[in-house]
Amino acid sequence: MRVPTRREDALPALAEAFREHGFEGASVATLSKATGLGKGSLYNFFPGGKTEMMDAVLADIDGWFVTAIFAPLERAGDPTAAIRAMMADVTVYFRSGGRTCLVGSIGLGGSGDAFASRTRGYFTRWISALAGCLDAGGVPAPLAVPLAEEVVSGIQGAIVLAHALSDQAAFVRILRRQEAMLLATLASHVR
Amino acid sequence: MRVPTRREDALPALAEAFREHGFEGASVATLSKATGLGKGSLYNFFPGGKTEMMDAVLADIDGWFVTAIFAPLERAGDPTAAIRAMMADVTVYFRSGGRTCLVGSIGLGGSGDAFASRTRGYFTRWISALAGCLDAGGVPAPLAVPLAEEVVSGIQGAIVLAHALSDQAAFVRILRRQEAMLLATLASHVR
DNA sequence: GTCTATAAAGCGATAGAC
DNA sequence: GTCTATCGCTTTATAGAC
Repeated sequence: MRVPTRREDALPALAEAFREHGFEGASVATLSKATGLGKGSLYNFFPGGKTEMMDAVLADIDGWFVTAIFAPLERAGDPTAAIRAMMADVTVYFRSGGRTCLVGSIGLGGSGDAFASRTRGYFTRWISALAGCLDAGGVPAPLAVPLAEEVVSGIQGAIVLAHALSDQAAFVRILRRQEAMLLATLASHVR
Repeated sequence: MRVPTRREDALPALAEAFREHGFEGASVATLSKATGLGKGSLYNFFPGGKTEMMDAVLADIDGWFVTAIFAPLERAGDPTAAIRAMMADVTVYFRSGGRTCLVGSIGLGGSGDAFASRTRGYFTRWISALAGCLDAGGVPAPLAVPLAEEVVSGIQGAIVLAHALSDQAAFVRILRRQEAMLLATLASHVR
């Protein structure tokens, strides 16, 4: 969509601008250019200014993850297939590490406190969804939870490293190792 | 030191301010307060302004890691002890995930391009130092390199997760698992 | 609902007194 | 070498024309 006419249509462009410049680094002028909307229109859509824009972007991202990643894990008809799908979808979403995780970087940076509940919800749900999927596959919870925690954390680390080294192959290598470990753990706990 | 009189004495306070507010988010006024130095003194020490301050901070951090982390790994008299020491030192340095990795977050954020060579050097040397240590312990390079890559990446992920969840215990759990995996790999390749 | 013009504040950076 | 005062510019946010 060239020039958004609805608030939600502006979110992807806003997200990319925030990814590229960070929350403090992205000025309203930058966001105006990125969306094609004038400042007045932006403030019409987001009366709360930049903070509301970022909050809406994070909510949008969270919504996407819920439907595309978390819910399938929680259904968990076939845990092995669900984990394979998660890894594949995550690789596409983060463009093999070429794309930053806005939730993770906001959680790291200084502006994180304003969005702390969002980042917290995102990671806790991801970990519990993955742990639940492992549990459904026969992995006992005391093992499944730290394993899920390690993998979700590992994905964030892969993004940091791939971005720092401009090495998307590293991202793919790390996720492959994580996937292999998850599948091996599942295989050793077949009911 | 209450009020720094030498350029290098200002670096720790600058580093903490950059960690807390990010590069764009930390204004010169912020940095002046953080260091106790007036703007004039800051610009006297760092004529290049904020960019030079951040660059000096990153160089200082890199120097600390070289002497405290990388060099011991590269000496590698006792690989097992060296890896234990690395994990212990890293846990202290990052305060169990309560302290952010400035190199990693700068590498993620928008201002990363200006400091790309520093972040790249930091991670490549860490990975090669750790891989060399594993190699010295008998782990063949084709296995040691991706393993080192995974662990260095995993530490970054643990920082992201611990910070997002305000859960330092998660940081410790993840690093313990990484350490156990490294030591197990070493043990299975005793010469 | 969209834009331009503008207000008020804060920014990085500099000049000059001491 | 340190500070305060100040410059010029950009920032967020608003007001008002259309």
